[in-house]
Amino acid sequence: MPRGNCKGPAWWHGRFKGCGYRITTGREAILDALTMADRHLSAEDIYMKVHAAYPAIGLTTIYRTLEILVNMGLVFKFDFGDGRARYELAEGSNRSTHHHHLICTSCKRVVDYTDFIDDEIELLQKTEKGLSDKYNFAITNHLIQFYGLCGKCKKKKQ
Amino acid sequence: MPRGNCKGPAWWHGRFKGCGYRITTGREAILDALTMADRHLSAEDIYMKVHAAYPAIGLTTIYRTLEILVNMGLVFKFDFGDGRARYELAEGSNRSTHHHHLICTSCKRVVDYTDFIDDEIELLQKTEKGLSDKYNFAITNHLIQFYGLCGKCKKKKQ
DNA sequence: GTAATAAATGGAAATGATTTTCATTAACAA
DNA sequence: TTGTTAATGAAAATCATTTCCATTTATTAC
Repeated sequence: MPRGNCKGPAWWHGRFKGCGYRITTGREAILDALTMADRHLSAEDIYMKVHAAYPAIGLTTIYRTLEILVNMGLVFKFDFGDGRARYELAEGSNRSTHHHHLICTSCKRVVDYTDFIDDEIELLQKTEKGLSDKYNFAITNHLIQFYGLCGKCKKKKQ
Repeated sequence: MPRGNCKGPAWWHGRFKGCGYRITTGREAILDALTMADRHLSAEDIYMKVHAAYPAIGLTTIYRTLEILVNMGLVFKFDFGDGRARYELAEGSNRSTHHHHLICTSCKRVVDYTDFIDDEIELLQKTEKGLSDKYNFAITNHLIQFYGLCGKCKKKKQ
């Protein structure tokens, strides 16, 4: 068995402790669920995944942990317009690559795209610099989403 | 008194009727409130404004009308992360100019900026074209927001 | 104009995601 | 091992938004 499979302390343990938070079974399980998933998950999605491995977990803990993770910048929180938030691990934390979202306003389907990202990022960084200077903001993050009708919903509405 | 002040049917009447919707006192008042305001408003903001001029209005009507307006593309709906949606008239409908938002993640203050917009729009249009071709979406809209700490909140956290 | 029709309305109740409360449990520093 | 304090789960509370339904009103046909 390759040594890479030996489990050391997870990558996020350090940052967690550094912020004064404790490493708990629930938090391990939540981070695992987020790392495993390569898609955005709702709090309930995460609850169900974690519940399978660790049935004692409560939905409250999911929400509380997610709030911490979002504040630490380890997780991004999205609103796709269907009334429940979605969460995904910030890239750099795992194998997921930087992407933006394309959302169908009818069926709420979400496409993650990585095309054109490089140009977008370049422009965003320039803008970010300009904005933080002009408005005296410490900018930490950005959001780009496109909205429209997916193929199926286009057909339906014809 | 200049003739421009004479009230003809409002600019949106045609589109409303064209979609099979009726022109009602409540809807007039809601559109007025949105036109008057040059900032994003919550449903409750709009309710309070409209209520002053037309006390019979119900919050339900505000929500129902906003939904129609958003679906028609006359109004944009935003999520700034404080648990309530904000609405603003789509540009072109009134004197408001195209802008994006810069949001303080701590105090939720929102800055509308128009700087750098031209470059952003140009890139977005290129991206939009590429995305609609590749993913077979009819793209109708986009969203760009920057997040960070405003000057005041930066100081507080030091 | 008037009447007929169906859409629009308001108030109350329901919904549903998220938060709060609080008594109990568990992490971890000493 | 123990004491301190953060973390937890279950239940209750919150609160923006939706739904229900009986009533009103805009619009259309006459």
